[in-house]
Amino acid sequence: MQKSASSARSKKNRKPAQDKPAAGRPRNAKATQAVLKSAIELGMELGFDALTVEGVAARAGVGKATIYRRWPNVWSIIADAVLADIDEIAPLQQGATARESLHASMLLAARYFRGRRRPILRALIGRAQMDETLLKALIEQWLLARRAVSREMVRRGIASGELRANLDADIVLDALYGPLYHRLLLPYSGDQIALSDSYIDTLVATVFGGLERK
Amino acid sequence: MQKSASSARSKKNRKPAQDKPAAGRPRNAKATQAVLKSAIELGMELGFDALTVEGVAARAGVGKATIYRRWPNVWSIIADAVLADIDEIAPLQQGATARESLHASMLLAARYFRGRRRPILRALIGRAQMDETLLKALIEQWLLARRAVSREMVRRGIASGELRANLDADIVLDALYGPLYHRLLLPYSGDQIALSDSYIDTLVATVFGGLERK
Amino acid sequence: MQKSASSARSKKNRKPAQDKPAAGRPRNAKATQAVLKSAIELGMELGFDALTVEGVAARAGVGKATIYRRWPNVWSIIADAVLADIDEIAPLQQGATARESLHASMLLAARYFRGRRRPILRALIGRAQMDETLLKALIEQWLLARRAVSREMVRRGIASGELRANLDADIVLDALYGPLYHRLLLPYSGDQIALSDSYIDTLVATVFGGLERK
Amino acid sequence: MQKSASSARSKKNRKPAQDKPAAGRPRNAKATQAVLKSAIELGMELGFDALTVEGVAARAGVGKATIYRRWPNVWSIIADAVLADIDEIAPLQQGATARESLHASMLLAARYFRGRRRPILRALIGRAQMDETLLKALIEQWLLARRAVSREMVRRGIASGELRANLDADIVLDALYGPLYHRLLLPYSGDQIALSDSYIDTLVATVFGGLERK
DNA sequence: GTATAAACGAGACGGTACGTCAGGTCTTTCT
DNA sequence: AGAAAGACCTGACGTACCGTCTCGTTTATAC
Repeated sequence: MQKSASSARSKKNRKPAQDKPAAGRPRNAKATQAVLKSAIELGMELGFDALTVEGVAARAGVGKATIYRRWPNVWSIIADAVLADIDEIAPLQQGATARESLHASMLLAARYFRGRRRPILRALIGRAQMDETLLKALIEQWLLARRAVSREMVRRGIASGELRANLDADIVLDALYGPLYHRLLLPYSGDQIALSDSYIDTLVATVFGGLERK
Repeated sequence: MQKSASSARSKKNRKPAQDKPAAGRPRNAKATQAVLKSAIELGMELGFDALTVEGVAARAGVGKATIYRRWPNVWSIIADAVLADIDEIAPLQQGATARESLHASMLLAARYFRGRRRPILRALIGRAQMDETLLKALIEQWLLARRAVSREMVRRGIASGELRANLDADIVLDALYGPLYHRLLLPYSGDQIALSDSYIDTLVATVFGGLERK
Repeated sequence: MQKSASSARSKKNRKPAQDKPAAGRPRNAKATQAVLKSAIELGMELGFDALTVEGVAARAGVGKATIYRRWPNVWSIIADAVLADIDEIAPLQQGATARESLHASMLLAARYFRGRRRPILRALIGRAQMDETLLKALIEQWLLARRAVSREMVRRGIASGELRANLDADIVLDALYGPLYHRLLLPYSGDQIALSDSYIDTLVATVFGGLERK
Repeated sequence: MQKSASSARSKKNRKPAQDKPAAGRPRNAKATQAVLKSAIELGMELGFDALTVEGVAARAGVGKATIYRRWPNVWSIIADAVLADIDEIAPLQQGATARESLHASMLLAARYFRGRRRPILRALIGRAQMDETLLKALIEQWLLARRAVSREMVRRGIASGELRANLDADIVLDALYGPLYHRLLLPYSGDQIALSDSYIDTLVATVFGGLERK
């Protein structure tokens, strides 16, 4: 992680300006990592609603001020921890056709959505509903970063004649990814079947093929 | 509202048993209504993350115990308040065809999603990501209640030959409604255009028509 | 108990006026007794600082209003319960001389002070330090009632020539009984020896014998 | 006050160990003093039964936690406040004879008992009847501290031949001080005459002079 | 090599809200 | 009309965290 993942963090940070190494004792990278790790662990263990700055500080063996020096609240810690390895988690795939690219990318996303980190992502999106700063960070650093690439897939599919010409790329992506978020956040049919590989297969086939009888 | 909307509430409630009027002073319906109203108002004014039992009690002119006697926490108040008038908000529409029924229903849902109550619904779904009881209530009383009817629309469309025979009703509905929840919770393109009537129109046309060139 | 022991109670009580049997359902004497008993029991079991109207009502199987109809607060229940059998507990004794009378009476008082009801009496006098009404009841119904008789003992001792002529009866009684209350309320030397019969014997001998060498 | 007056307090206190300055921000002595002062003031104004931690905190301009960090309950604040200046209030006097020493000491004690702080002392002894910890603190830090010195006065009186040889010092002191506590806690004859200087004079004369005719 | 500067762990600070309990009152139904 | 039941509003309890603020100490650059 080169730059801060959460924009919320930036205000607290000193400006490194022109590589000037800044006077005084430098921040302890070990402490930073310990906080990120502890926050995720505590959230997973106790539930993210039970997450407190005090608890994270204690688990990380760090003073509260050390946390507040870096982040304005617990949720920006979580945001940082998650969005740090943003590219490694569910990376977008490029295939021969738009359908193949999107299908492969969606399979990876679904695996992430039903995997170990599922509670973190749910909590983060959930919390973002009451936290504009967090919402902004999620949209910009997670969603729009992926959209930029995905939209290109759709556009290439249109250009190549694979897809219908009058499609709105965002609506296409909404139709494909919307169901994933829907099932992530409102898992109405029991978690086991939801977001399985075959669910994605059927979903892609359905959306690409349309609903009406030909 | 005949019965309690939130299942979270049920534990607290005395059982009315067999129409036996229960000993002691009956609960004050006025107080109940004042709390529901105050909770929604305070949430809208201060933000739902700033909602406190104490604040709601004060605004409603009610003791805290009166609230705790009915609900286990603030969120179940909100859940009750919202899910009470569940049928009035965005009621499902029946048209001549499945497409017309779903289209009309989605337009109403989208209007609700972008309307005055939008912050309430967002907060409720958001909070549900860290509150299993609330999630269960939302799924059962909101989502599945609607799904039962919507699935029937799809099935009738299949039976009448309007829709393709091998469709999974839930996947169809995910493809249609998923985008709405997606845009509600992760409004990536500015709120103004999102969930507009024309967005729904295009979405319905896209999903019903499929993506691939015929 | 014919008459109300605690004056605190009198305000709440209906006036029987002229033996008129009062309209409506008569008060349940069983309930009254159950409350008195329960209050004492609960005080002894949990400590008198943990005594609550609610607890007493529950233990007595009685509604709170039934208690408030009779007493203004928990302490007046205790006062009533204790002062009811005031004459039976540590009754004053009449002997041949003032010394014998007082000695015998003090022995009984000391036994009461170190007996089973010791915590009740301590709590009552303790509470009276912050409750003027209770203090007044204790002084009038307990202390002054005894003083009237005790003073007469001293006076007879003076009249008979047994005691010095210039004594103030109250000061004599203070010198005799003061130590008992002192040890009851500030038991500084461990409870075992304090207020024993031999303590009383020595105390009486000391005070009566005078301190200075003849 | 070098050491904590109330033993109740000791558990909460961090051990200063061997002059080790203890990690973290040190406790604010100003806050401590403000609390002690406010507690006494509020008790005097509203009555000590109306004393609450919340009220004291508010008056002292202090958070509740700041109080609970130092004392376990309101009464230990009062105990600390009173027992702090224990030696200044009613100090024991040394005279030429035992009688003079005790007489002078009792006059000071009586003045204290009927003075401005009278309600505090009454409340404290009263509360101690239902609070073992407080009782222990009062006995050890107030009563026994004084007794140690007073007993020596009596012993010297016996050694010098001023007093009879077979006297029990504690019983002598009970006979002298018992009446003071009796009148403090059960002021049966109106507060005006009680504990006046002339009451003490007569009391001392009576007890010292003996009661029976020579 | 000695300032100066900032970060560090610790923990106290003034607050807010929690969820509970009890106070004393009021409102039911039943006796 | 009294009684048991239990809801009502009020207000305090003791706890947990908030975000800020000293402490004394450590670890850097700058003089």
